[in-house]
Amino acid sequence: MKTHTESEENYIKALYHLGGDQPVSNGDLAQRIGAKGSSVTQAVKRLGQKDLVDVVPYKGVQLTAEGVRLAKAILRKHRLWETFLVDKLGFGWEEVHPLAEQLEHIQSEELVDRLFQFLGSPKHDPHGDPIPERDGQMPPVLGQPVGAFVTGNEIRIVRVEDAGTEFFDQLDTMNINLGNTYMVQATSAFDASVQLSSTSGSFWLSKDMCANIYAIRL
Amino acid sequence: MKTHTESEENYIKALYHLGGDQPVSNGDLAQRIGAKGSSVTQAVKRLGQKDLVDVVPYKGVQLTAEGVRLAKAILRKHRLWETFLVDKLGFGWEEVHPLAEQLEHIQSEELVDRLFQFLGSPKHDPHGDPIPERDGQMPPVLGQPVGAFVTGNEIRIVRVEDAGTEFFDQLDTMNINLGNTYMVQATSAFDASVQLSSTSGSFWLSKDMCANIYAIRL
DNA sequence: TTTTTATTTTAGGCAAAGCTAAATAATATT
DNA sequence: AATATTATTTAGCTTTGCCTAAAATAAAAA
Ligand SMILES: [Mn+2]
Ligand SMILES: [Mn+2]
Ligand SMILES: [Mn+2]
Ligand SMILES: [Mn+2]
Repeated sequence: MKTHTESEENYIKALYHLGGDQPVSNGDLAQRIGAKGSSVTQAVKRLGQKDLVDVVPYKGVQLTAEGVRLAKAILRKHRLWETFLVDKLGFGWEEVHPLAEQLEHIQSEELVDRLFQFLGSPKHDPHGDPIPERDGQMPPVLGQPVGAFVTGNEIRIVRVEDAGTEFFDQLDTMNINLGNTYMVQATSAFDASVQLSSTSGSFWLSKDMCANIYAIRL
Repeated sequence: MKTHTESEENYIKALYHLGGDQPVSNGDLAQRIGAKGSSVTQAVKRLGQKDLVDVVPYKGVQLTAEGVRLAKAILRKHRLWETFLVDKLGFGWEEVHPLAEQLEHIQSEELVDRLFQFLGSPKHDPHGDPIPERDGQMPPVLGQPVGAFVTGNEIRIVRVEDAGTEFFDQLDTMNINLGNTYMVQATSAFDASVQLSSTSGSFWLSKDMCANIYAIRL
């Protein structure tokens, strides 16, 4: 359980996000990290020497088992901290991600365990994303896009994609939150928008909004 | 309010610890940081270019007003996090310092403010050290060493020095905690130890223990 | 199957932050 | 006042992590 730099951990996380345990191209990784390809070539070479990834030049980079383990551990911390920030400190769900990017690099197994307990052993973070367990197991990824339901379905919002500030602003102004339940009133054959209704009235959700909001059928 | 590296912040903190706003020698700083003098010479040169310190070669390094401001901000974070770890997560007061060393570098004014509120606007950390206010004001440094009291005084423990693991272990085995109250039963003219009594009995505190435990008279 | 284009790697630089060894300045001792 | 000792700085080297420009490789188009 040696210790890694913040940069290393960010590469591991990016690789997991992009490909899980599958190979990822230099270009995709560079884009995600926000660095030039040449920097990425060097970085993954370093990770390779630590056996966190397998590198095949010109072909791609792939997390090793140990790399995947580490990625999940970081993701666990990220999502636990997001949960803390929202549930305990009252941050809005749209503002916690950058903070969690910092907090996810704090090194202490004990801290993670205690935080987990303090938060009531949560399975999902404030956006509905699954929080990896201590042993690396992943709780289910909940829900289907709102566009996947049909008229008459009763649904509950269980997850939202991190689709940027404007998306979260839109959720806010439309008063849409995790846990809200709606009835699917209609679906537009023209623009793939969906009409939802609740006790407080009804409204239309654009195709783009639908694609980033996930729900389960009740 | 630009952003600083972890190393820079550690130098600032060390300078504040060693000299406050007074000059500090290269050697002392090197010792505190745990680096060689030559590394320190370079580091403070960098800090000087950012106007966080004034450097007089061969003479010493001194925090600027901005440097002091930053030092206090970091100390505030350090002590708030320690309070969080003990009060909310149930860590022992002897184990939180290294964790706070990491957490103190998280950058977010908002997080600090919310944490402060969440903790009930504390004035002192779990060791009784004052937590700098938002504006840099310092709450009082509480108490006098236990050796300073005389027979018959009723006292309350309000602060302990960070004197290492063994010291904290000793406090634990003797069941001494912040807030405990005692009567000074006797003071030894031979070895400067002090006899304290409470409802649960009486015991002798060595000179070295006394020097690191601070109390107020009731 | 060439040729062109896009992707990736190499080569060479730079800044931060550490190190060792050598030079220099400041103190202390005779 | 001259010398020896200690403290500090300089010089030169290392690793991490980023960059640009050029070379090499792979993929796509002709
Ligand atoms: Mn996030
Ligand atoms: Mn990160
Ligand atoms: Mn501390
Ligand atoms: Mn620190």
